[in-house]
Amino acid sequence: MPTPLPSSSSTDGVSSDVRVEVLTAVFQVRVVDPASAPVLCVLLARAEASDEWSLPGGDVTPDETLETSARRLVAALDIGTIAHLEQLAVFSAPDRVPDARTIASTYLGLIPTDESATGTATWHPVDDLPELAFDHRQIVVAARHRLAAKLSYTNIAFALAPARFPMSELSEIYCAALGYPVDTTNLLRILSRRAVVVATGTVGKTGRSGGRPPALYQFADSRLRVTDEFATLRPPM
Amino acid sequence: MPTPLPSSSSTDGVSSDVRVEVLTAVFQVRVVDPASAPVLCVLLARAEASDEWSLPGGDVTPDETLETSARRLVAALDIGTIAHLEQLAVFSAPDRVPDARTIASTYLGLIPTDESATGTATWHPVDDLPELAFDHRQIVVAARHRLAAKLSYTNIAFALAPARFPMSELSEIYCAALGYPVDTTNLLRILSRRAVVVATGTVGKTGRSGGRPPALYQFADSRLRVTDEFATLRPPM
DNA sequence: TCAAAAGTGTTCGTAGTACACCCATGT
DNA sequence: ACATGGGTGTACTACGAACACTTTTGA
Repeated sequence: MPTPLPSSSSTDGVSSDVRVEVLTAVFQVRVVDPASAPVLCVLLARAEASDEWSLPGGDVTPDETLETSARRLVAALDIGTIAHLEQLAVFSAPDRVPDARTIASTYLGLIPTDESATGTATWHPVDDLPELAFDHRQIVVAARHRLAAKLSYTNIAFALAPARFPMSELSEIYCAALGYPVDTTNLLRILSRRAVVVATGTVGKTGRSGGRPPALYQFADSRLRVTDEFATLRPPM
Repeated sequence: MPTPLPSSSSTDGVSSDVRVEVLTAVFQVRVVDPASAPVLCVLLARAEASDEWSLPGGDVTPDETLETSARRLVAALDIGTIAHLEQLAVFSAPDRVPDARTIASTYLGLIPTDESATGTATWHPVDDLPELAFDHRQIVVAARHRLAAKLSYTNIAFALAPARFPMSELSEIYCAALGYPVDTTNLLRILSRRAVVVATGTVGKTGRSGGRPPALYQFADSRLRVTDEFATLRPPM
């Protein structure tokens, strides 16, 4: 067996004729039916000359990071500011795209509810997706899981919520993203203890059918922070 | 602005002349100094004609997944069976490798303590690393963090521990991987409650200087399982 | 004054930490 | 028997879930 070389040999026999694409699952909590609660939606574009939907994405340019590339490609769709973007996973099955060997580096992107620009692409409720191209459905599923998981131990919801909000609204956002009801009361306690949200001191307008006007809150940070690092096995003292 | 195309356009202007490499941070808990506790080590290879160390890795072949590639490249080093391998992250800074644009898809690999084959590469304690090539140190750091995090909410330690072990030994493994002491008593309780480890019914030999012979345990699964899914915001009922 | 929505407080269960104490073995 | 390590039991604490009750508004 020849000496197993580390990676630094820059030009060995197997030159990479692979294509690297960037795909982003962009989520936003949106009011689809005004009569019912808002739902988690994902941004989809229609592939050219095809009736299938696919995730927004494209190729990397030589001078940019994959993340920069993802931002650029989503920004081109004119759907507002991405408040949070993170790597999801790489999908590399040899036959995932029939034409040519294509490796997809995927991202999870989040857009706050108060960003309302709707550009080229359209929003689809994640629980009612159309046929998706290639393995894109699988990518959306992975992104949902990642989002749900991080909601419980990070402040990631800052990227879904508007700048200021009553707790009931935040509760609806959590509910939409998690897929099950969330107790508003306890949510406030948990997020307060962790200093994830803080009161602004202002109050909002009372709703359509009366009721006490809600206190408005805001997220303490606008960058991802792990708020519950050690579920167990904490370091001593 | 031209129509923002989704990814499926297989041959547009920006063809990818990027190289895709796979790099794996392989960890094993090893006894370096027989007089003291075992430590977490990472597998490093010496780059050809260089005095720098680098992570094992290489190029993808057209017919394999990135993960398959990672397994193949590590297997070539003859250091035993990888009990767990997972995606870590993609490193894509344009200048991370000076020569040519190289995107690194990185993996975290774990090898149990009872695998003792030492092939071409050598083990280095993670707290005492030599100079590493390119951004490889950063990759090792990311891998350590991932391992430490997953130790607290998954059964990932199955891939570090031998087939059967006394709890004191498992405790040392956790300690080495986490970097701080772990109470053996409580570790057993936690892992038992979560059904991560189970008693084998057998007992081991007593140590060098007397003492009660320890009960031997084993991991219930040999695949990654999330054991503490909802730290908080559990679904109702 | 009544309904609706927001906010407060209380109880309960459970999981994890710390630590004292008991058990089994070799010398 | 005694030192050495392994194992069991027992507070104590903290966090989160569930839910009742109070407060503030509009109609």
